[in-house]
Amino acid sequence: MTENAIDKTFDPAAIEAKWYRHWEENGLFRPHRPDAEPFTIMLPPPNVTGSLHIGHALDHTLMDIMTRYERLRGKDALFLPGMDHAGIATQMVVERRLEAAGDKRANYTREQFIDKVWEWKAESGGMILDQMRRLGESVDWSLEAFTMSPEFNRAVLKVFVDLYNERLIYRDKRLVNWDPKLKTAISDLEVETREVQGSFWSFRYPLADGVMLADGRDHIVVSTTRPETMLADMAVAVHPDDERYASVVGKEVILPITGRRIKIVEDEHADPALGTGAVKITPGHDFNDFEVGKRAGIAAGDMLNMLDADANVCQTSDGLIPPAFIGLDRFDARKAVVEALKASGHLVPWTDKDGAEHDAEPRTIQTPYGDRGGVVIEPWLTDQWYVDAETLAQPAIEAVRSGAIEIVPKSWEKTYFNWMENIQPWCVSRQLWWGHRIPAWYGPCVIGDFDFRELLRSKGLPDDQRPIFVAETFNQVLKQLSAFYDLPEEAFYELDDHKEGAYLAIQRDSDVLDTWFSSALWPFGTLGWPQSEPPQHGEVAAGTADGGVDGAPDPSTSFAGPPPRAGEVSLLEKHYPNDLLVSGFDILFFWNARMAMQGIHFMKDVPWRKMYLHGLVRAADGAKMSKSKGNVVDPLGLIDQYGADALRFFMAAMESQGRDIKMDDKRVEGYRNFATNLWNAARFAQSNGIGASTSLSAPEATLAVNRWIIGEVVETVATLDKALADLRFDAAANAIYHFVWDGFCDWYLELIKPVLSQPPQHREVATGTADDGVNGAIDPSTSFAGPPPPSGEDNAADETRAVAGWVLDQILAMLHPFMPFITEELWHALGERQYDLIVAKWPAPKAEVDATAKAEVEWIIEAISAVRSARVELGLAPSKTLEAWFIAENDFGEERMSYAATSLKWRARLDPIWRPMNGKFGRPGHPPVPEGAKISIPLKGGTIIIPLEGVIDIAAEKARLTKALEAVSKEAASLNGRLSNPAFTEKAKPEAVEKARADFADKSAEMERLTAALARLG
RNA sequence: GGGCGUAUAGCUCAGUGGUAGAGCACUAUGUUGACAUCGUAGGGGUCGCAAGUUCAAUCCUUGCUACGCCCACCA
Repeated sequence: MTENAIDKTFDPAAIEAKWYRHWEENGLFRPHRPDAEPFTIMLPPPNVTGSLHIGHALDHTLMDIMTRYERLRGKDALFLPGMDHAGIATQMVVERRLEAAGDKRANYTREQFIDKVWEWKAESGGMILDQMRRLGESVDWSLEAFTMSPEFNRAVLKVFVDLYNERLIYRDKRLVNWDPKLKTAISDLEVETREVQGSFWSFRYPLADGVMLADGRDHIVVSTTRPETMLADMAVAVHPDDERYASVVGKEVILPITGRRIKIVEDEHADPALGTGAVKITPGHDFNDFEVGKRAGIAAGDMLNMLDADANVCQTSDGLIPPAFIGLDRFDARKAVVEALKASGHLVPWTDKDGAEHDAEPRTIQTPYGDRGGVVIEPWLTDQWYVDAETLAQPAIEAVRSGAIEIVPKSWEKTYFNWMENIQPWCVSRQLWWGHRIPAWYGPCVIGDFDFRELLRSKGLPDDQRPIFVAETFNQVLKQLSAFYDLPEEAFYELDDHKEGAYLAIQRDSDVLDTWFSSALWPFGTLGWPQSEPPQHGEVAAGTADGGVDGAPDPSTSFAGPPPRAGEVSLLEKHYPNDLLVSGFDILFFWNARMAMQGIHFMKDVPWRKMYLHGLVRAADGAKMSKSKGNVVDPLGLIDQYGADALRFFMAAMESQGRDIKMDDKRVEGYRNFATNLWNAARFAQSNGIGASTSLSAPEATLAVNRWIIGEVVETVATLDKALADLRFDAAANAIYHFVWDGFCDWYLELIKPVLSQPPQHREVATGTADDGVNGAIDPSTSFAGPPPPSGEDNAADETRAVAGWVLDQILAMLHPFMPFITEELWHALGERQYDLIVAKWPAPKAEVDATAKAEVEWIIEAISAVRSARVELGLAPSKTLEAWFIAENDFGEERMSYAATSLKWRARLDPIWRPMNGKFGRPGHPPVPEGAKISIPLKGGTIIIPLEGVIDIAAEKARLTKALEAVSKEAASLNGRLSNPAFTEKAKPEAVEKARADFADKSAEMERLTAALARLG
């Protein structure tokens, strides 16, 4: 045996760091298994700014459980880690650091600032990766990826260029969600709607040219929650069927303040039932109005814009805004406009129900806010890059419909379809510095001594428009330029990088891409794509590229990376598609859906076979955790307190599908206790000569208790396999938990103690000493160990040690995915091993459940429980050993009787069981059950009788039996009722009827036993 | 307005068309051979409400109520 004695107390901190280092240093997170079936999970890249929070602890644990499980099952399991550059979030962090130092971004050039971000990343970024080690995540660190790495950047550029050439990315002028604080466009998904208390104002817009409404009024009343936008109003819309305004359609009103004449147009958008039925239209500052404006024939380029990037009022192109308003903040402008209209008599007051007049009606307004900047979003007219998400979404929808991607839980499918089917163009350009710079260049912008307009005219292009050139590198752009303008490449230079002798400045787009645009490539960008792109692909970009106005793209858009070595399958080929994606549902649209779109488009296959969505981890009171609420639970604190294994087990046990998890420290503590219990069980095993098993398959066993526990292992493995296949982490955790605690610790170890207490080879002596009861001689064959083994040699204890050691090994393996640290520690403590548990083998018992042994042991468990229960209810001292008789109804067999005898003696303090000499199984020399008061404990197949000459309260025993009888009678009556109902016996499934009959027979027998017991009391 | 989810023991949650389960909490009890971070026994639920389907409903259907989330929209 090992000299590595297990410490008396289990201290998680003492073993965790040690084993993590051991695994990592020995490359055990991804052992070389070139021929093994792959299993792949990508870690959703956490923000480089981030630290490990409780939500990470959840989904990282789930992923690591699956990875460790599949590794144990022999697969080439890859769990790939990495980080996301998190454009906006990271830039904000770095800017905040500058500000804290009295500095600001504007003091630096773009390049300098980006260098600062990289510096910051090197210094404090990646903290989360070390925290992941604390949780025990078995990721392949050698493949750690970063969405801003040069390799990843190449993937991003290629995707952009290819999509552009396929016309799936385009530049467009339209309204975007503009964040005036961050001064960048954001996508629809990054806008969150908040309810805000606001006001609803009404204004008179005078009709021009003396036109009147049907009712004789000379003005139209419009209402708005955003009065300031009236400075850029371009129309008033009324419903085509609205007769109130039919006479003025096509006429004009004169806007107060600016005096702009604007048209009254017909549009379905105007709802006659709302307000006055007339709507002011500001196409440059409202999404609905934009559409109305376009329908009214106003081109995007002609729409008036009255706000600058900071959302301060600026002059419109027609110059009609009075100087007093220019430069006002949008909210100040709102007040100023209301004041001005009120002063000029154009404000229509609102009358409340008490008849009092107010400037405006108070209203709750759904207001869009930027999820990062936290300020009100401004719809703003700009040029941005858009992805044709609708086209990309179609195959991604189909993939889920066809089952190529399975969404778990299934209930999320509808949400996925609903979003995908209504998907809008995705704005991917961001006016930031930190991110993947868009690989687009605009035609010559500096004339110098050369009139580039001549060139444009010669190409038949409008000379006020700069053509766009898109390619992965500037060198490729140079080729495009040269061909397009029919000039040597030397004629051009990039604006930021003046070149001697060149005279045409080409400017690169200054925007970067949405972070999610790059993280959408995670399932393949991390595996070496595009360098190791599968050969059948790569034709698409060049094949469909047709240049157009933007110039011919370079056909060789893919980089020539090193091909995989001969005979070796590339990482990409082996690990794409990934097997499983695990993420919170909160990023289903942001990330998962876009991975599906990009993965299918570029790899011609789904990014993963299964998408598992889990819920949120909430605070104990059910509230969402947030820094502002101060109710954030730090997973590292929980690890410090209870150990990583306990936290992991908690996460698994709480993860049932489709529900959020509420934090519960007591439960984490409970799993720490569970680990302690296992620790102590192993310690017990060790001190009893139980150690490492030598075989993967179950040892040969003859004793019922051993055959039973082997069967329990078989069942537990099956339950675990099923649960993990279904991604039911709670079911898996509960199965192993109950097997270890109830099955193994509470029953098996207790039941084998009598066997282990007998020194091997000295059975006769042992039997003699065990027989210390008042009754003297006990038949040797009644000992627990059962019949003599075939060889006649006593090996009951040896067999039991072998089985116990084997079961313990199976437990360690089954529990390892959930509790990697303690299991690895015990694995080594229990014996010399050829390999570490992390790369050991998942249980393969090669055994079956022995129904006979199972029934036997379960009967004993039931008997022990019944005796204990009776003893407690009757207030008998637990330590007092009682003598008892067992009246059997059937032939139990010698073996089984002796089995039960020892077990009851050890576990229920019942010593020993005598059988009545008048019964079928009686034996000469055994005295009859004494007269007088007795406790009767009915069991299936017989009754245990404990004589207690005046020791117990007969009334109490009577009450106990009566209560039991009542309970059984009730059940029997219910069964009988069902059985006597012809409808049941005729229509119910035969199995159900069969079972009801059997149950009824059981209950009836039990009733008889109880009745007899009561009679015995007199 | 559309969609989704949840309602089961004091708490947090599993679960099944055929007599309702776990963990914690609670009560009683125990220093016996790994473990008091433990053992043993126990109390506690008309499974949100109503109707329907069925021989049988906590489970299936419909409606209702309450709570939560997502999407869209409210000039």
